Amino acid sequence: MNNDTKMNNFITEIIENDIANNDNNYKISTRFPPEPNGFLHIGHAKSIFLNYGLAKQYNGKCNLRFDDTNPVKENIDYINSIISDVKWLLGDKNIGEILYASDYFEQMHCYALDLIKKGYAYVDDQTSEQIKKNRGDYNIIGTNSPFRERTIDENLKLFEDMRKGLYEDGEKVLRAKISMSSKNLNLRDPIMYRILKVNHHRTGNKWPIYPMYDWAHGLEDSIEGITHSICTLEFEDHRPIYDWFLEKLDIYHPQQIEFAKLDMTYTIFSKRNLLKLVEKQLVNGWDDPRMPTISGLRRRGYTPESIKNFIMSLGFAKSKTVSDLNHLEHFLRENLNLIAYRVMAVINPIKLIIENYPDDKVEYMEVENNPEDKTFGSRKIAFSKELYIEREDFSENPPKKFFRLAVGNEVRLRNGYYVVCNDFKKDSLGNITEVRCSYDPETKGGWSNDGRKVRGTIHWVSCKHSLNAEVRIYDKLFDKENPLKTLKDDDDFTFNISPSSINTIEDAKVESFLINAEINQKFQFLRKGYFVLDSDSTSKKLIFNQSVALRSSWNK
RNA sequence: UGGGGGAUCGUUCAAUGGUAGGACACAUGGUUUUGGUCCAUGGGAUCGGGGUUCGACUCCCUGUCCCCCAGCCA
Repeated sequence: MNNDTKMNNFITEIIENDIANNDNNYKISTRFPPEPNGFLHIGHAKSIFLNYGLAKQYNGKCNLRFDDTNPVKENIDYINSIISDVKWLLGDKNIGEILYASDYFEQMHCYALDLIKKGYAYVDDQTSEQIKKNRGDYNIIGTNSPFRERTIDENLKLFEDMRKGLYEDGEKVLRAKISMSSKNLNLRDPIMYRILKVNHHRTGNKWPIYPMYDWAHGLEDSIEGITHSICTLEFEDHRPIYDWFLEKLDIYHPQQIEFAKLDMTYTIFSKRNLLKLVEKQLVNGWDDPRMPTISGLRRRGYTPESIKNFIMSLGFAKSKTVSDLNHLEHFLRENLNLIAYRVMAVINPIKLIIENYPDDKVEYMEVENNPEDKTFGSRKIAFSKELYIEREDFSENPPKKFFRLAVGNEVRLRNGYYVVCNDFKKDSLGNITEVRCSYDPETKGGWSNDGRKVRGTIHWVSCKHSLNAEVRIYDKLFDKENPLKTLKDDDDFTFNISPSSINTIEDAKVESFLINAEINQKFQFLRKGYFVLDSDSTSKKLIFNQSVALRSSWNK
């Protein structure tokens, strides 16, 4: 990864303070704690680069910890995808220890026993409806559960019976005894354990009870010796619980710090909704190149560097923000500009015939692979009488400042020759089928020393020497800046999917050099955009995804 | 009508009582064998009202707006 610029934000301020107020052995420790219930998206990348970045900046460590406390929604496939995504973003060696909350279930259970013994937790027999009702709301304080004053011995016995599997789902819960009249609803005797007789992807059938997030998270942090437990803003209301458990247990107490998560225009981030897109097959899986998932972005042609640079440019703060999609695309272009081979590809071809070029002649023109970096070297490309050019590079009635081909206009065929357009042909429907030109033999390579001014330069491929390719052009998945806004019910957002979010062109023509392209290799199709060879490609069929179009100051 | 947070160029992040600055976006010009890249220039903001101060984005008072919270999800 490229040079790391130092972060400077409200969190680094806290950390630097802590370092200053501790002894020389003090090392910070952070963690990235995903729940394995879906694929990672670019919002998670913000958390990843923050937590791992902080650890690196202050010489501490960062763990990847799976918060796998709800087996109903979690599975091993998600774990594997998350590990591979984090590795891709950070590099294999930089992901730290891989840990699982489920490894601490025994320890957590001991802590629960301890809390019961201290009189701070009780087993509640109320139904979930009763618990909900008795919790009250913003304006009405809660009422105590009739089971709140059970004796410690009774609670111990009941809780052990819960653990033994003597009760069915929903029959009992273990709750913390905090206060049913707290203004913070989270503190109204939060549930610590619920009965869930389901198989866990790591602990199997060992546990019929599973800890709730609020109970588990602080314990996980404490057990791992996390110094700074960074989470998103919606957990601010939960910090008092986090602190309460750790204080009552009297164990190592990390500090929770909240920051604003990433939000972006024209897309959605909630895993629930992303899952819906996948399940309804509105996209082609979690790694559909239109998805904001890490795997989707990877397939789209994004690089880890571009994502990191984007995230870092945003910074970290507490104010809720929505980032602009083209901010992300800027960093992709910036990175790809440096690393992508320039090649010629005609996405929407029409024939160009050079009338005065010998019928069977073929010349091999020298072409630079990347003008930004001479070490990329050069290659040869075949030039002949019949070429394909981009349909939009010819105009029957050229608008003002149209520098491309039109009858009487001279343009440069890049790395080829100067050509003047003589004529064109149309079919019965009025579509242009063929453009006819003459070339100037003195302009080989696309240059003449006579000072002639040629404003337009267009790309081309030789008909005989080009390859067919499928090209997938993507646009925003949704055509609304905020696809979830002003919806009446939860399902409606899928109606906002943009019909033009994918446009597949079956018969693009690309230069033969691309026969050796590798899956995931990045290219710039000259004058068009950045493209990546898709994993659907076979030796018989090349398939390219457009990662992002080139910027253009030419607006028709 | 409770509790918890947040308001700075169009967007995002700085400035921690001392010239409101950067990046993206936008506009204009230059370079260019990509209408790309690169370079230069420009417009553009402290939520409102009071107060403290030589001096306020920053401190105080007051008002307004936005976000989150009533899962046996995380």
